[in-house]
Amino acid sequence: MEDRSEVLFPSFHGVEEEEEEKHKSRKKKEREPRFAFQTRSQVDILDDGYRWRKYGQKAVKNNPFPRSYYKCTEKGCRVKKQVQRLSGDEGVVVTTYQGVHTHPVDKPSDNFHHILTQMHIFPPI
DNA sequence: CGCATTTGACCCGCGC
DNA sequence: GCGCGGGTCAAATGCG
Repeated sequence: MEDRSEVLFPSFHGVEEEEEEKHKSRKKKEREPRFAFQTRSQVDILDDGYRWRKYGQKAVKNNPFPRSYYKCTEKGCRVKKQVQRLSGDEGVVVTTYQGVHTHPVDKPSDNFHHILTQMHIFPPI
């Protein structure tokens, strides 16, 4: 983990979706890029340097553990984060980021111990 | 006093 | 058309 900040927050530019552009015409809800990675952690709350406000928690089927929904508390930043454990492996936490950060990190993060897998989920536009 | 967390309700899309 | 699964909101509460 030399440069985790680059790994966790790649330069996702070009997908600037309008917020209140929900007219009935063209451009129907642009899909924000999603980025997911799995980590070995004992806590769901991984401090990546950003501020997250939990706005929901739902139990997913086929998973004994609930999924938590977080949103970035930054102004104008509508980045969402989704955290869930793997069924059968409570030691593995899957974190899914949705959207792009428009603000730099304000706090150095060191909680990313072991990143197992990373995957880019391209928006099915 | 301000803000983050919590929990249930509500809403939406999809499949049957 | 209804039911299920998933996602978000919103009011209340607790804590710093």
